[in-house]
Amino acid sequence: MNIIAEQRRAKPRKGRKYDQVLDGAREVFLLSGFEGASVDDIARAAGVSKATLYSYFPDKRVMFTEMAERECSRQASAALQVIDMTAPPALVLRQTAGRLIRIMLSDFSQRIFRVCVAESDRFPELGQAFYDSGPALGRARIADYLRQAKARGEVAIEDFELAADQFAELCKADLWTRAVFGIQNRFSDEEIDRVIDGAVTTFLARYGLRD
Amino acid sequence: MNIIAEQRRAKPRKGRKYDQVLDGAREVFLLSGFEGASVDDIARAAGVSKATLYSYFPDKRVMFTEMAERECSRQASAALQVIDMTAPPALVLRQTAGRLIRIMLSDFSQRIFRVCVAESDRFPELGQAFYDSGPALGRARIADYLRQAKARGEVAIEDFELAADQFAELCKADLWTRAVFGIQNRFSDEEIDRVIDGAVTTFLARYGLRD
DNA sequence: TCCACTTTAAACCGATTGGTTCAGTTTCGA
DNA sequence: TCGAAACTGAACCAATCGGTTTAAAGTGGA
Repeated sequence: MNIIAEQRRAKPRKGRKYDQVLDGAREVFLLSGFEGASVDDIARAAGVSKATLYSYFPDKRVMFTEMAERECSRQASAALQVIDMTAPPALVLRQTAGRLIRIMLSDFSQRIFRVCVAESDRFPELGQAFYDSGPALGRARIADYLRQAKARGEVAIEDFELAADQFAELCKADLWTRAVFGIQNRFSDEEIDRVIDGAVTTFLARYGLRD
Repeated sequence: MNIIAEQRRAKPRKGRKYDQVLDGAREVFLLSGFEGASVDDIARAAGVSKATLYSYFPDKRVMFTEMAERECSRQASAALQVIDMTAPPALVLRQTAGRLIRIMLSDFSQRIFRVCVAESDRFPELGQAFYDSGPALGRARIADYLRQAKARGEVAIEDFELAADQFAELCKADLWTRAVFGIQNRFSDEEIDRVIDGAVTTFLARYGLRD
């Protein structure tokens, strides 16, 4: 009974091809942007007729926003990897830097970033959604850890939000810029390790305890 | 004679309204992106007939690239503000951070960044052009200063390029992200000073000499 | 098996697009 | 002042766009 009710509530969202359509929309929108994507292309990519597509969505705009919001919340839950709140900073920071960089440089993140940035004045809510589900969420998580680390006397920080932002920025150092402009999209472990080492060392030079 | 010859060489680029057209193109392209901009809009914004416009440019694409390249080199020469190579790091870094942040947050930089990012796979050369005239140029200049500062024994740095990138990233800390997503576009002096202080302090904690 | 519902392909719509053409006006150097 | 070159405005083109319609073909639960 619960199960049945749940299923009924889970996809009363009209027909069965709803997700299928959104998948096609994601493919085309992330590849070509909002204006660049044609509805016919989306229908083709989704393996669905245009009529079906328009039975789910009133127009192209809400199709786009719905897809973007889904991808943002996906991104959020993908970044939901837990930080070991009890481990020492040197270890946690290194681990977090690696994850952060891998996410930042991923094809998916790059594409959704581009679309959000490009379309953020045509769709004002979009920039906010991406910011909340990406940078803001990451910062909150890192700041949380830093607070606990300070409580244990492992770091000396006053402005936790700033510190968290600084760490995230340090992780980008050139890698992200090169990727986002399409200058480079494959990075060796050495290149990445160089940035991770630099980020962790610099961060701890400022906030770590003198030994 | 020299003058005449120079003028003839300076704008043999067909008619007199060349720059006028590029100005209009910039206005519309930076506002609406490549696909979003219509050639009629550009002609209207430039105060020029569509026929004239197409006498200068074979099509919309080269119009876009030509405009983008001009704006990139403009950006480069705008950032050409000199660093006082002899001043102490604490002062130079603070000054540079202020300039960097002001440039990064300017409406113009934001717009051209958005366009370059959005269009960087439709126009592969574009990402490179922006990167060269912006981030790469800034890094080179900062790295140059850091090298001289090290020669004077004022800093302890091994990887100058990484250090320069780190400094630039530290200056972004949240401000830039919020701006680029349209979440905030006006920043108080206090908000900016907080980031500048943080960037300089963190950078010098790592690379400054222990006193 | 039947029936209500969903999906389909394709034709179709008006609007807009990038781009062309052309007859007429403006501009400007010599 | 004259004439070539630059510029104009508007009409025009084929193509594509977002979106609608329709008649027929699946689909699945009772």
